[in-house]
Amino acid sequence: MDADKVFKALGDPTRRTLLDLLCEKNGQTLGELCDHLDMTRQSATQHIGLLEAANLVTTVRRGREKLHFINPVPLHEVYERWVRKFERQRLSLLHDLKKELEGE
Amino acid sequence: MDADKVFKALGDPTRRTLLDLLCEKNGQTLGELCDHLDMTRQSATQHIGLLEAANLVTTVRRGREKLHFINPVPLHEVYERWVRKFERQRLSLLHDLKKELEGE
DNA sequence: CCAATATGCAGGCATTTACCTGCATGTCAA
DNA sequence: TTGACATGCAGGTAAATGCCTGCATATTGG
Repeated sequence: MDADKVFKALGDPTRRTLLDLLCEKNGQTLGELCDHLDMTRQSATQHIGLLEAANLVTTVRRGREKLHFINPVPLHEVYERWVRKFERQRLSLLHDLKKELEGE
Repeated sequence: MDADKVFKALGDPTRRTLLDLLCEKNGQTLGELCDHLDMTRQSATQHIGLLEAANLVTTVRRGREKLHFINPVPLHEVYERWVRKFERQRLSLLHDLKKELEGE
């Protein structure tokens, strides 16, 4: 997994909206997705390109259409690497801060 | 939670490194953190500013020092909102794609 | 007090990003 | 076949980002 690509891809509201749209209805065409976005098709294409580069979305061509599918695997890897790590120490981390605020 | 600030904050390798550094040793000063980064103190300060804005890091002043603490809560909220949602549908999402690749 | 230390603030610059317009290509259906 | 439809590709611009230098402020220890 390229963590940087995944995080950068997630760091834009339009691209997160695209993932939400695909979560509601997987396999949508480019045109369908654009109908829900307030920008030109070309701009949306660029966003999707980043999602593909991050491997968060996979596309399949069907005739003149391009179908889009979510790939949940990178998100899971982000969770394993970034969320669980801090989650595991959640209480102790807050404990450190509390102690400091109390003056040692 | 401001999802956009959190994702934008996570979308930079320097800032993820900072979180890792704080996970190894919570409550470090600005100077300590800078020792591990290949950039000026001023640049690091800007990165930390974004982490604070995203509420991923909390700071406490102690004399002339500034101590930094991780706040794991936003990360957990990211997980709840963005990872679990897709995780829950993981199998069915892949199923959709498989069906499409097989030609319906 | 005063020099060393730790951090804050302002501005400048190069790169990246996000958006656009204009045009090209490929596919379907009558 | 041909017009309508779905998408691809190539720039161009304004704003955001990341990094820097230079200087200001505040705290501590001798």
